[in-house]
Amino acid sequence: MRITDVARLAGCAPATVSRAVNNPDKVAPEMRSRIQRAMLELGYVRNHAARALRSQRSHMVGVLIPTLDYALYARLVSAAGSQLSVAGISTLIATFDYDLEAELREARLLLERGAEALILVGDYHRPELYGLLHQFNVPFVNTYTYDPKSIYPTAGFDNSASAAIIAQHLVHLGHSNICVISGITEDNDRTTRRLEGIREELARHGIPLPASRVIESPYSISDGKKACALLLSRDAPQPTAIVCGNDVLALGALIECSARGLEVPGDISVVGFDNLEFAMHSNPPLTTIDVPARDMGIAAAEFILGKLGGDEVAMHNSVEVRLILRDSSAPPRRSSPRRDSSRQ
Amino acid sequence: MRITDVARLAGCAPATVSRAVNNPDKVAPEMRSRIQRAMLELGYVRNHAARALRSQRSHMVGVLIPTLDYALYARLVSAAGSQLSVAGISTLIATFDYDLEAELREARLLLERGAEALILVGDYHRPELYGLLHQFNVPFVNTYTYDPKSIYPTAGFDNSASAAIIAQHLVHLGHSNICVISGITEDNDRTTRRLEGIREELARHGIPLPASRVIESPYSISDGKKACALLLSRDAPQPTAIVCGNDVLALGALIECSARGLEVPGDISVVGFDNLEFAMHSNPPLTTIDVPARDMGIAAAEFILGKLGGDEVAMHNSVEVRLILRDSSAPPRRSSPRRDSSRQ
DNA sequence: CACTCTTATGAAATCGATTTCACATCAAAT
DNA sequence: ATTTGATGTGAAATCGATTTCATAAGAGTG
Repeated sequence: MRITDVARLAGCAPATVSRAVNNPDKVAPEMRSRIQRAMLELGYVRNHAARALRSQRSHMVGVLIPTLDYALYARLVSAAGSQLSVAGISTLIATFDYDLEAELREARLLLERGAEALILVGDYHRPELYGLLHQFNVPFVNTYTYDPKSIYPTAGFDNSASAAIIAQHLVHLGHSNICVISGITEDNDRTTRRLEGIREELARHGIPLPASRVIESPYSISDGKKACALLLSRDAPQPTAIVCGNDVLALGALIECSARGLEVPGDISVVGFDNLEFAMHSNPPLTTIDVPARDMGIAAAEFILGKLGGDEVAMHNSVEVRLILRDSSAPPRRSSPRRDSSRQ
Repeated sequence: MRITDVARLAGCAPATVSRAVNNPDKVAPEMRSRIQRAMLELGYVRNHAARALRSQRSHMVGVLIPTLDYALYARLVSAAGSQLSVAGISTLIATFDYDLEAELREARLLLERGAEALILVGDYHRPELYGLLHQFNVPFVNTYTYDPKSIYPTAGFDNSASAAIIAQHLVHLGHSNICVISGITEDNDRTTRRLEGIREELARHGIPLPASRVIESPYSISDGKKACALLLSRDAPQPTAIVCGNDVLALGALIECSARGLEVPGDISVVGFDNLEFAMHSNPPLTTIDVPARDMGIAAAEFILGKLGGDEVAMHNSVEVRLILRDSSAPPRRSSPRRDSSRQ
């Protein structure tokens, strides 16, 4: 079932069928409907490979994410995909499980498959990846980060500043004995910057954050529990607040606290990051930072579409993160010393 | 950077380069390494469109799921994708938001893009979709369902039987005053069959399930709460057990019960379906059915790979679902009447 | 040693839609 | 009435890798 079959049935040249499909207004209405009828009758479906080969446009965009098992990444992908799809662009998804070497390999495959653009997560990538992108002259955007000073386009938010907001919230409540459960920071700019943002904000208020107060943990409720348990069994005054790198870890911490008979926020405050669905339903509801993953996906898609369309588009797009105040954070029970110099 | 450039540099014909890439053992070792060097030096990346056009193999498989926003679908996709990727096959993902017309449209696009096979969810599809699949002679598999009697391949589990298991569990505990919070059943064989399974199992024990005892609800914690509230404020004896179509709804129900001062499982039992991560951490931990989404993804991928490889493969593959007993289910507080005939 | 068979390679055809260029027609403008 | 321009269509070249077919060289056999 080729285009020539349609042309024969419609009594015209293949070129005209092609035009009828891709530039309908370049074809006389009568001929157009004749062609449409022929296509319908034959059940014609165009061959994308041939189209891509000749026109040098694949109409496919690659999305390269660490994992689909993380709700916000899935949501970002989903939003970007819908947005691209209305422009007739399909989405090729590849995951690399936080392994930057794998990311590079997958990127190469995506480009080989003809991805016209790439949507990435974060700005930590192998230099070779940036090289490839340059060599292929393929537009791309780093999502989940926003940095107007970066030479690479970004669509997201400032992880450091956002984490600082929630740290500041705790400091303003009067906390100074603060611990952190961070996501794994290796090869991950999001977790790295969040931790930095917390550290800097605390430092700004004269509160040091030695390594002994930070635990890096994989991403699961159980791991959050474990990390929290570790923190609470340190040989040091019990923290009055725990900052978690994401809501899943925070939920784990909440559960661990409750298991130990600690009241949140009475005995200890716990805050998260992401504002996942359960955050408003946890016990107590979680103070957190809302991350609009859907908006990021849309922003990324719009940027890519603009670039592909040859439009003038802003290099950097930010989405709004908001501090969501709920009941898991409160002032420390009794005015604790402004500084905790029991260590270091 | 075309194959002819590589050929020129390596001092051979394009055909030989092609062979070196696709059938290395058909090329003399010395020539092979010469070609490899040339490819590296030029940074050659093969053009997939040309390859697909000539060889009539796209090395792409389409995955058509309702949404990525549902953890188990995302996991299924992810597992299938990894499995396919080791066979050099890329994954094209399309979502249709539970709209079967949209599913049909997306399927057409996927086929146009050259998908060599399709992984679907459930067995409710537009007849035209089955027609397309037949017309294109494209292998496919219905996941999330298992039905050895189906003429279409399946990879999953029997939703009806699985739901019956958990209903039976409640009956065996002594419940007879049972209500159901189901997912939306329209156009959805999974939710439909689960509800059927529950209804049949109850009927087997002489317990009717009139419409007044069933609420269909969208998929969110808040919706689960609302549905539960509705059920509990019915003008009828309060149910001693609520069967939920999935864990998210069950979590909502748990929260609503607790908000109303009802003790679970003392006053009322609540059971879910899916065994999502939080199920073991909820308060109380949730009795549910474990759904091995990853296994389904792998099974689907293996089936497709087998089909594409021309192997003889089993039409139907089942994955094991298990009843996970936790603390959200228990015998009703006081022996309630074996039958509740207050209505219908 | 002649002959068959295998192996390595090259030349050229091919996949199917798009696109360039040319041409014909007809309307509008001078 | 002639020219200009716009519009609709067709013929043929093209995108880049694969694959078929042919051929040459070398290995094995009687």
